[in-house]
Amino acid sequence: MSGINKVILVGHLGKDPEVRHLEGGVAVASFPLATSETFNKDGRKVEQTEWHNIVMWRGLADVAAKYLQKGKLVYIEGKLRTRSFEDKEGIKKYTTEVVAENFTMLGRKTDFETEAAPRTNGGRTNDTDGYRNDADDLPF
Amino acid sequence: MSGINKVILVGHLGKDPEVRHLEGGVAVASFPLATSETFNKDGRKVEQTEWHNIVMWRGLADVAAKYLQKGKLVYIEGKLRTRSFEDKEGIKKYTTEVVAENFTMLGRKTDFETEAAPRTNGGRTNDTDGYRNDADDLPF
Amino acid sequence: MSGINKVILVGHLGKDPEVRHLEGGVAVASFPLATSETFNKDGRKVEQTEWHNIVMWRGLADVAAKYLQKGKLVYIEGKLRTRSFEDKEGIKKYTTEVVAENFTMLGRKTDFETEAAPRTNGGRTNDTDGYRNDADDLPF
Amino acid sequence: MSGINKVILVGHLGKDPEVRHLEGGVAVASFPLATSETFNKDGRKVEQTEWHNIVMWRGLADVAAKYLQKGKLVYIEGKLRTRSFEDKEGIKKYTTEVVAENFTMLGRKTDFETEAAPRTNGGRTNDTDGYRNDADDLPF
DNA sequence: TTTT
DNA sequence: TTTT
Repeated sequence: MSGINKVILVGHLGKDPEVRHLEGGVAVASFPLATSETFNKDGRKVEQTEWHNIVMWRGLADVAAKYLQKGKLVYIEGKLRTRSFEDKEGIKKYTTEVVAENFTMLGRKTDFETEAAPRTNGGRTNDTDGYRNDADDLPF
Repeated sequence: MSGINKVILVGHLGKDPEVRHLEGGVAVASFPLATSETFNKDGRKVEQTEWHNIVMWRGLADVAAKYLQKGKLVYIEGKLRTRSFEDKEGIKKYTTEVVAENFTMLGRKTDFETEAAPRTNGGRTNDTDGYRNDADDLPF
Repeated sequence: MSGINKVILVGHLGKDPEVRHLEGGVAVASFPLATSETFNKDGRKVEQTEWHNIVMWRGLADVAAKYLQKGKLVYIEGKLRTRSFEDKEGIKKYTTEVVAENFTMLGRKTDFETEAAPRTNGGRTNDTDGYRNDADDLPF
Repeated sequence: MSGINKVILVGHLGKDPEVRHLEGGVAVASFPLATSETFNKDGRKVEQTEWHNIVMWRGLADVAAKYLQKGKLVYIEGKLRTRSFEDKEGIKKYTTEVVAENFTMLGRKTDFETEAAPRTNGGRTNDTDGYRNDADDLPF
C-alpha cells in the first residue's frame, strides 16, 4: 500500500548549491540546509541546529542553481531517502537526504535578486519540469 | 532565527516498538517504519519502499509500546535529527532518525485493539507529558 | 512575496465524489471529507468531527471519480481557497474549500478495488496534468 | 477513527492581532493572514492572494498579542474549524478558521523587535497552556 | 487587510 | 556550514 513520506523545512543554506550533470544531462543540485530551534534550558537560551542534506533534480536543480545561495532563507518540501555508498576506505555507509519536490524563497525581496537576473518575486518551483500551472484556465 | 523541521509519515511498522529506559527512568521507544511509493516505470508498476528510524520519548514511548505493533498503519509527525555514533569497529557513522512528536493510528478499528486493553479509537498522542522538555535529559 | 498555503487531511469521504464538466471539458470533482478527533472531556471520550469541502480538478478529478467512494479513507494534500457566491435568496456567502493537489488512498487493499478494475495498491495522484501524471495509465 | 486535520501557512499578517477575553479569562487572539502565490499567466506574472482567519487560544494568544504585528511574516501550524453564526440580519452563515497550534516568526531580526521588548530570536510557541509552554518566560 |  |  502507498504511504506518505513528506518533509517540510524552513531554514538557511549553509553553502551555495553544488550542481552536477549526470550522463544524459540530468542536473542534480545539492546543498546543506540548517534549521535552528531555540529553547530554554535552566533559564538560559540554547540554540540547537540541525543540518539537512538537500538534493534537487532536473528543472528544480536549475532553478536552485540560479536563485539559491548560501545564507538564503528557504521553505522546502520533499521526501526522505536513505541510500548507501562506500567511502574512500571501502566502508559501507548510509546517508539520509531530503529530495526536494518544490521550494519557495522566503525573506526580503533583495534576497531573491541576483546580479544577472533581478526578480520580483519568490516563486514556488516544482520538480515537474514545467509549471503545474493549474491557473491558466480556471474559472476563478 | 528559528526554522521549521517537520516530517509527516504514513506507513507500516516493520517491527514491534523496542523500548529502553534510560537512567532516570525516561522511556525511549524505537522502530522502523516503511513508506511505500508506487510508480510506473516503462509501463510496469514498481514499488519503492523507504525505511525510517522512528524514535519516541517519554509518554509517547509508553503509548507506542502499548498500542503500536508490527504491521500497523500509523500517521507520524516529528522532526529530523542526525546523530553520530561509533560502530563496533570504532568507525564513526551517522544515522538520521525521525523523532516523533505525535502519532495517530490509522486503519480498521480492530487494528487498535490489544488483548489487554481494547480501545475504541485511535487517538493522537503528543510528546508533552508535562513539558516539551525533550532536551533536558537527553543523551545527545 | 510568495507564501505557503498547505492543508494535509486524513479522513473519510462523506459521499461519493460529484463530478461536473465545465465548458471546455475541464472536470471538477467535489465531496465532503470528515476528519475526526477524539479527546477526553471529564474522563469521558468525546469525538468531534470536522467536515471539509474537497475540490479536485482535471486529471485528479477523473481519478477521484474512478476510485474514491463514500466511506473510503484518504490522505489529501491541497490548499485553502475561500470564494464567495450568492445563495438562492441572493445573499452573498463565503465558502472555504480545500483544493486538492494530490491524494493517496489509505486502508485495506480491498478498499482500493472496484468491480471493474481490481487494484493492488493505492497510488499517489497529482494535479499536474501532463507531468508527473501517475494518473494516465491507472489502475495504478 | 481518528483523522488528521492539519494546516501549514507562511504569510503576512493583514492586521495586528485582536485579543478578547472570554468569561473565565481565557484569551483569544485573531487576525487575518495573507498567503500569496505568484504564477505565470500568458507570460505575465500574476499574484493571487488568499486570506485566512487565524485564531489563537490561551497562552498562544498572549504571545501573539505580544509579538505579532501587521505585516510580519509568520509560519503557522494549526487545524481547520468551520463554525456557524448568525449575522446582524439573523442569517445563518459559516466561517472557516485556522485554529493555530503553534507559530514561528520568520524574517529579519528587526521584525521580531517591539519597542518595549527587543528580542533576539523568533521562537516556536505552542497552544498547550501549561505544558510545553515556552511562552511563560518570553522573550525566549 | 499583508507582502514582493 | 546557515541564521538570529
